[in-house]
Amino acid sequence: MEGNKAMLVWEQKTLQSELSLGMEAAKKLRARLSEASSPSSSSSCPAAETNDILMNEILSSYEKVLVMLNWSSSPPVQHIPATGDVVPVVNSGVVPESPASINGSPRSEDGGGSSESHRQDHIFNSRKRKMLPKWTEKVRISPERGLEGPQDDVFSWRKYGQKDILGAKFPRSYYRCTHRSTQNCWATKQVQRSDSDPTVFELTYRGTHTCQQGTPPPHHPPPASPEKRNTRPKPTTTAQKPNDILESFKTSLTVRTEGLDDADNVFSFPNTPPFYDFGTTNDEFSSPIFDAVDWFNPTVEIDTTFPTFLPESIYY
DNA sequence: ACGATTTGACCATC
DNA sequence: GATGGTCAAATCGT
Repeated sequence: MEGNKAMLVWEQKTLQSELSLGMEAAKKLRARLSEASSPSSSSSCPAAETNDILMNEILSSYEKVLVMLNWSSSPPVQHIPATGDVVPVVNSGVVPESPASINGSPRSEDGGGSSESHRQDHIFNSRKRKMLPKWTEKVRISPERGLEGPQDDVFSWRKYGQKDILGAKFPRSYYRCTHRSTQNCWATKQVQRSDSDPTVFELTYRGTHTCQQGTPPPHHPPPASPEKRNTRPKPTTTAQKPNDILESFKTSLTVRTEGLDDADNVFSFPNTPPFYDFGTTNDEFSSPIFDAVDWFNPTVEIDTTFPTFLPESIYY
């Protein structure tokens, strides 16, 4: 393990220095371009504008990759690409090939195709995936404050597995981006409830979103109505267990969001409110984890500022 | 019918 | 061989 770690650190350093060089070169190029275009040009020179746009995109990409490289060694908060930027591929600095190029073409995992080739894809991808940037967040459930911790996950996640982990009281849940097949987005997420403190959930992200929802519009229009807010990235699980509490979540989320009208906070609340089954019967027979993990579905993360609606019973 | 979740099985890694 | 991560068929919910 240590060897791998050292190797990763080395790779990261190398990548960082290479990217820094590239970024410097791009900056110089931008300076030269602006020099070349400014004397004779009027403000409406389309070529110069295009150059500038391109340069900004290049620089922006470099910056993002560098930021992502830092993620893999330290636990940052989930970072949404800078507003206004178009980021078609964000993993190029970490993975030898971007997710998009791993497969060559987007392919529905559930689609046909020989299982053999599929297996090969799987093996290939799993190797590459291990090199994706990875970081962890911890989130605490607090009876007074709802959820605490970094919570700006606005993405739609789809659960693809759950596993009992050795030495852990609670199973680990595995999620991937809902848009994996449609947009070739390879972001994944693991949710592990803490052993020592059941009110704490450890969220491990791997890879960054390359899907559209990863590049939310700089300003999205205020919701027409609270209920309509649900329409953006299609929530994966919202429809699973609608109930009154869920609805009250939606409403409160909206109210909250309206108060945070800047681009950074607008997405603080996922469209998918938490669902939990305490309303159902036989809860007393549920395992200690009962639906806590489900309840803490990543599609569902709540902002720290979220008012408390969570009844005591779901905390344990 | 369609999409999401569940869960046993498979595979890679250690 | 044990473990973690993922797949995919079955199932569920809308």
